Amino acid sequence: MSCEVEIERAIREGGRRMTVQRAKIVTALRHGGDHQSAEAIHARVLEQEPHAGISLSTVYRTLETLREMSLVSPLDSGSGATTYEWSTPERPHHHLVCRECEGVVEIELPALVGVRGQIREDTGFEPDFDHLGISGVCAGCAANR
Amino acid sequence: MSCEVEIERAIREGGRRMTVQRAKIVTALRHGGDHQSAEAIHARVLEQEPHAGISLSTVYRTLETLREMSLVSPLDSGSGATTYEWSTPERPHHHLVCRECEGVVEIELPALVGVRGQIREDTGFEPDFDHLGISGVCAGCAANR
DNA sequence: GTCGTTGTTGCGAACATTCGCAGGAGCGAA
DNA sequence: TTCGCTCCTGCGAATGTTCGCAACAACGAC
Repeated sequence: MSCEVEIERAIREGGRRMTVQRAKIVTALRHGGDHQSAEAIHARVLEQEPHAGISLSTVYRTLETLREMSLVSPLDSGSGATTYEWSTPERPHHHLVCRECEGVVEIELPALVGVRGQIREDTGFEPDFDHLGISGVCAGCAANR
Repeated sequence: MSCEVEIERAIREGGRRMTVQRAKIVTALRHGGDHQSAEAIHARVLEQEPHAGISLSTVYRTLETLREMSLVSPLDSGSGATTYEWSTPERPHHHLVCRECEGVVEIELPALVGVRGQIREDTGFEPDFDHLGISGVCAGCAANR
């Protein structure tokens, strides 16, 4: 669990506090696989520790905090709940979310570097291009029309 | 209002029905400027016709219908409500949404054509790149740190 | 260890949006 | 014009998420 120690340090260095709740949420996230909803993370925490009494609000707030520190990236899956996954800066990738079947495909998009450059040059804006969620229609659904 | 007639035709040709509610919502949208929330559109309809009795659900459903036909494009402004604007296929543009100050800047991104090409080639996925909402941090907010 | 500051939590309410259902209205066919 | 099939609407409830507030707890200073 050395990674958990690193996360703890990152949290402290950001002027934030390490709490039992945050530790449990981080553990649940890291052991629960990618693309979990806040609800699922909450359930996972309670499952492992039924008397913990962590509120759903705290899960949302912790996820928001981790996002601010670029430790997790949210993905609006189009239907209902937002899902979360650990950021992998060493392997940047993006998500193609089909608006018909709601399937998700991962893709690497090196061409985005040029787009980022243009945005920076034109406006000074720094886009979040680490994990972009791109909606559209997948090949399968397009064929079914 | 010839445009309203065109919209009516587009709705009919899509196998959909033209209703008084839809007509009023379309009018409110076209005369209310860009980046209006569903709530604002609803208020505008009621304001012009207090006894109309159009429900908020209908506004949401109509906006979704118009989006399916690519007549309006939604923009998640980051804070609270989604806003809507008329699609302008002849002038494709995108939105940079600052996650700190929630300001919105419009930008044209011809470089996205290459990205779209890569996505199509790799996966057959057809991305919605007409009006992309890109979140990040604007120059002003970045300077304030 | 104790204290004080201040970030965090849990709770419940608020908010934006979607959904299910029963009644109503649009539009093509006769 | 009338009929009938569907699509559409209004309502209220449900959903996912955020917010306000008072109590609590983390952590640096002493």
